Amino acid sequence: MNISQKEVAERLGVSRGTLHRVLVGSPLVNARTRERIERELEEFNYIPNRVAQSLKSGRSMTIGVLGPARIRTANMLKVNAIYEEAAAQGYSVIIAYSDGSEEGDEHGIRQLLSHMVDGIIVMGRGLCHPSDHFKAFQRHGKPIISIYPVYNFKCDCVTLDTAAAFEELTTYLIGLGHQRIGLAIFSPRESRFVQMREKGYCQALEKAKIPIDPELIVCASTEEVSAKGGDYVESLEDADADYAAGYWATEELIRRKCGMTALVCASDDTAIGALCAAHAEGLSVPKDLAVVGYDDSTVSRYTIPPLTTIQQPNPEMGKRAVDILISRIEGRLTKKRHVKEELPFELIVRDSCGARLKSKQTARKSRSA
Amino acid sequence: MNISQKEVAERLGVSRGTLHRVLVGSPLVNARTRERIERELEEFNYIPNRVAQSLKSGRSMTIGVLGPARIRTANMLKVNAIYEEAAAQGYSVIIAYSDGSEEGDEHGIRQLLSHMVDGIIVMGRGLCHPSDHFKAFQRHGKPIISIYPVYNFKCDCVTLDTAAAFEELTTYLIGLGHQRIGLAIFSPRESRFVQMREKGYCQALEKAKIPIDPELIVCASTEEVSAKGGDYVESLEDADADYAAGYWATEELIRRKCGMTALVCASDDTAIGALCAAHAEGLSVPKDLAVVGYDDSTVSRYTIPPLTTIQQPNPEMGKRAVDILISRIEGRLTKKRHVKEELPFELIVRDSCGARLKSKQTARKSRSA
DNA sequence: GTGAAAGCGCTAACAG
DNA sequence: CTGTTAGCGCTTTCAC
Repeated sequence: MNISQKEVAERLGVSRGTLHRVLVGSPLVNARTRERIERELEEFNYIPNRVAQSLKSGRSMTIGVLGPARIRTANMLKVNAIYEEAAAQGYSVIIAYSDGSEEGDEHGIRQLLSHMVDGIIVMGRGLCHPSDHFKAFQRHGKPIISIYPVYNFKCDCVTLDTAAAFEELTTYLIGLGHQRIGLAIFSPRESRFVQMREKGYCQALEKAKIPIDPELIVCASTEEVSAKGGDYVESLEDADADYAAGYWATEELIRRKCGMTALVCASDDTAIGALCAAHAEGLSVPKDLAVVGYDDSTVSRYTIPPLTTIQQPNPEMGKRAVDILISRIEGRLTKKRHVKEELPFELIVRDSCGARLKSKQTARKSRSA
Repeated sequence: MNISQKEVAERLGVSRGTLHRVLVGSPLVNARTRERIERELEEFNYIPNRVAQSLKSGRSMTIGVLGPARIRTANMLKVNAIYEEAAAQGYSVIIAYSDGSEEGDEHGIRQLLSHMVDGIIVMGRGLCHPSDHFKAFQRHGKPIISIYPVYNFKCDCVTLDTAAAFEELTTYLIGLGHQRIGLAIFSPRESRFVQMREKGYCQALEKAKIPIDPELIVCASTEEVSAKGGDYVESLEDADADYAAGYWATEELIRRKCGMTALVCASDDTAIGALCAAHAEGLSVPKDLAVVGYDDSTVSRYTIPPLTTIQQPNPEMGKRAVDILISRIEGRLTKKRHVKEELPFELIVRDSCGARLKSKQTARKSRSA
């Protein structure tokens, strides 16, 4: 074990109280004593034991990330930002995954509670169907913040307006002259994440007075994709799901021969699957088919062709979530009403719609409450 | 705060000792008392406080991941597996990042020590230039395991034989008739990770009696890639580095006009950059240029064309690292000699070399010590 | 200014 | 079989 405060105090010939005051920078200590202690302290390489601190203070300076069973670049970018911001503010991060099921959530939250985390950031879809365990956590007086929109649960929230983003993507395609625009999404369709995408897509069409044709919408389900198999869809592990779904949905849309000239994909990863399928079906992107994605995926500028997409400020989202959470933890944010912060997104135009502009065409949307 | 053992005991009208014995399943308790306690316990939703347990026992049932400043899919797959296996064995995971610098390592290790972690998994390049902080950690009697090969530091280690993998990739290309094979790697060239790649590449050439031509090797440095700029290399953030380096290196190799017909890339992400560059330079893959990658990147089967690559068993690596680490922690692994476990890799043949085989051609290599 | 001591929640050793 | 108690390392109150 590490050397303890007590032992250091003994070796230094001072009381634990005095040593402690030096360590926390209290002014109530003789200047000469302080100086001597600070000088000699170096030798010991003393590391304060946070576990004991936590037990004493009831606060662990630790935040929990309950999150993402699904492995995606966007999540990774958020987790990294969460760690960095937490570290900058003196907090540690402990992770717990949940598949979003009742049991998964319960297990994750119990684990985090047992570590006395001061608050948690929910990254997954958990809060879509919030179990009582989240409420129980809040009843302990500890804050929860979600990085996705939350509808039937009260907590702080950092999101972006997915529907608006998909409306913008679709409107962009309409502006390029497309009328038969496909939508490749994947199950579960009841998920808000999927519904927001479909909603934005439909809104854009409605505003442009283009009829919504169900033939142009494919929602790939895990079962269908698995059953389909095929060259690229070898497995539908979590990590593959987006790609495989995009591949399968696009293949299906092309085979329907419904005159589709453009395709809105649920994510960049989905779009990558779409590009692959289009290629396999002998379609050239963007000549025969315009494709847009959605995310801040780093690959998206190295696909063939590079993807037009919406940039999600993933690191910003992680950072803001930590900021707000810690504000709550430290009582700096006392207002009763929960924070709903919507971050801006940006349309990044690259080559996948055949309309490469030299300067980025940007559109910002920001709202806070 | 959570309800404590003490409070539960009081409300149940038993002593803390008895309650504790029930909780840990000790036989030294009256059957009827036990039954009553177990029944009534449900009501309280009691969650044992690990913080207090840790303080008492000197063990926190927590493992630290000191890891990867560089955001890559492969790392994410490992972290996920680490979490899952740790959870399965009753351990929690706390993360700390380090950029691999002396200060970064020190900060990360101190943070983990302050949380009394029972051991750490090093994922980054930290142990390439091991700072004393790692040794100090070991001196506390706590084990370290690395997921990358470690050369000048003694600890357990789960790796795969990168040099052998690159030799195999190169040999595969030679077998297809290629003689002018390029190598796209990136700085720092002194890094073992890079050296192993170059070594494997050279070994294959030597065995085939093909001269090694420095013209065919490009090691992209951050400075060069940044200076170059260009359409795709907008920034060289960590997340982009592999792609950008691959793009830049390939562009450079093509412009050298040295008769290159095949290209070995440092990673799948590098290969994606290479595919993009080849496309931009008007080369068709695999007709004009065969490309191979290295990793277990999920995208690699959705690139155009799908990549021939080496599959790293990332989840396996994470899982084994946890297994070995916990064995050490729990004293089940007492042998003095450090474990060097080499996991098997597999050549996955897809379309990027023009030699698609219907059945996977596999090559396994495994060694343990 | 400094030291002594109580107690956070838990476990384990010991006394009854 | 059950209850009591000391102490893990720290912070904080209170007494000197």
